[in-house]
Amino acid sequence: MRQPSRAIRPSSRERQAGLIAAAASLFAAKGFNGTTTKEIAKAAGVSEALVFKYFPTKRALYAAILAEKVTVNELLDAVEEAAKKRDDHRVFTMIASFRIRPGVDSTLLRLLLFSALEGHELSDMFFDKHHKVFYDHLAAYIRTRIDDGAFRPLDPLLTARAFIGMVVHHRLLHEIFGVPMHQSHEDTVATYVDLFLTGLIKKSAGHTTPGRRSR
Amino acid sequence: MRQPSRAIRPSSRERQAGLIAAAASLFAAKGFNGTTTKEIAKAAGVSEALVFKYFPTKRALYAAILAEKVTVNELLDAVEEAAKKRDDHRVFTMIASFRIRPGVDSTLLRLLLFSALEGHELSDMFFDKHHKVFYDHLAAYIRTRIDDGAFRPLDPLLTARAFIGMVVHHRLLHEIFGVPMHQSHEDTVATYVDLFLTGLIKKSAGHTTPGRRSR
DNA sequence: TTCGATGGTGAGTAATGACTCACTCACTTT
DNA sequence: AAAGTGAGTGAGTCATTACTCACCATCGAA
Repeated sequence: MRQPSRAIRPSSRERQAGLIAAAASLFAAKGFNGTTTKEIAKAAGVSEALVFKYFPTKRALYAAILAEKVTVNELLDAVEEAAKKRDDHRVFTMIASFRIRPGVDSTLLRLLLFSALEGHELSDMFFDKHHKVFYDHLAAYIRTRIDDGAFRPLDPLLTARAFIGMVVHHRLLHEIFGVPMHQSHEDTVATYVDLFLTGLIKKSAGHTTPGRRSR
Repeated sequence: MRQPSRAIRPSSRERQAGLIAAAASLFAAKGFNGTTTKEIAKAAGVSEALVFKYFPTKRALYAAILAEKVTVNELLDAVEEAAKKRDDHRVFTMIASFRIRPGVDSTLLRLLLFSALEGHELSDMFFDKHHKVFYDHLAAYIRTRIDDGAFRPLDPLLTARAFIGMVVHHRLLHEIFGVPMHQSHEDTVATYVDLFLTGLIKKSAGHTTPGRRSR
């Protein structure tokens, strides 16, 4: 009764993906409780009833979203590469850039926060896949650099978290709280890495920063 | 009909405060949309109707909470003190300790996040009073220390945010995501301050850290 | 042509949500 | 004693919500 037979009918998989996409952006924007199934259906361009054909409950749909959004590993290989060469600046820069890169769905961060705040059961898994990996990897690297004698002997996990913290906080500020950034992403990352590796205090006399930091 | 006349009746003000307290903890736990007025009434030990005698709408109650929770300044004077003496460690430690101190209502952080995520109108004000003050103050201090020639010439605001970021992220991790801390608050703060001021990289030979850091 | 599978819907339903209202206490004030 | 007043409530109202169900449409195979 809608359109006689204009558009081809999407397959089951496509519909499912469409629903997940629509729901994800709504949940990210307004939270689980703030989003109605009617809205989701409308955003996906189907009837509300169909939503329940694909997902038995609203929560199941939410769970499907969280379960789907788990893909990171492309980065970790690249980091491993730099890690082998003991290129500290590169390792830190890559991780920071990845976490900060502007293209990436800000919905992911919102979804993560909402799921944690609202205490969703899958929140932990979501957190593990999206954050824990980062600081676990970084902590491992820091540990080996301490063993190398290149880094000061601080708690590696705490140190890794501190670095990730700077970066994540930066995203939080401007994606959740709407604080404007007054520098480019690259400059921001460069400053963070520099700061973290060499500290704030000026060393006695002369130059300001050792080598690098050209860009 | 409840109790003949056992308990004395609280005054208007007390009731209001009680409702705000009850609602604050519920909103912090489950968000605005996740909390019902019935629950709030029950938590405050009154009928649902009374809630609406004191606050015309649920949102008004929410606004009252956010508007009430704005008190920080006790700290800033103390910081000013240390700032005059150019005691870097102390300035940073005080700010970090304040942000991290365990006693402080974890509801505040949750409330802040919820209000930002859910896009409440008062969220900005809440953010300004609870976070912006910190990094504005810290940025000002950093700027003067750069002018003193004691700190490297990095962007003060970015630098301040980086430091606050480490600390806030730490709270986030264990208050929102339930990550266990494996060190005391004091040690954590000490590590962060040390890290931030002197950096991660070990300076050529000999000792690990210049002076301080005894505790 | 029939048939069954697949993809889809309009019109519900029961529960719950925020919010209202007519009313009652208990305690002054006159 | 009469009247008033502020604190409080039980029992709604009405919209909305998650979810259901009986039914339609299209299509490839038998």
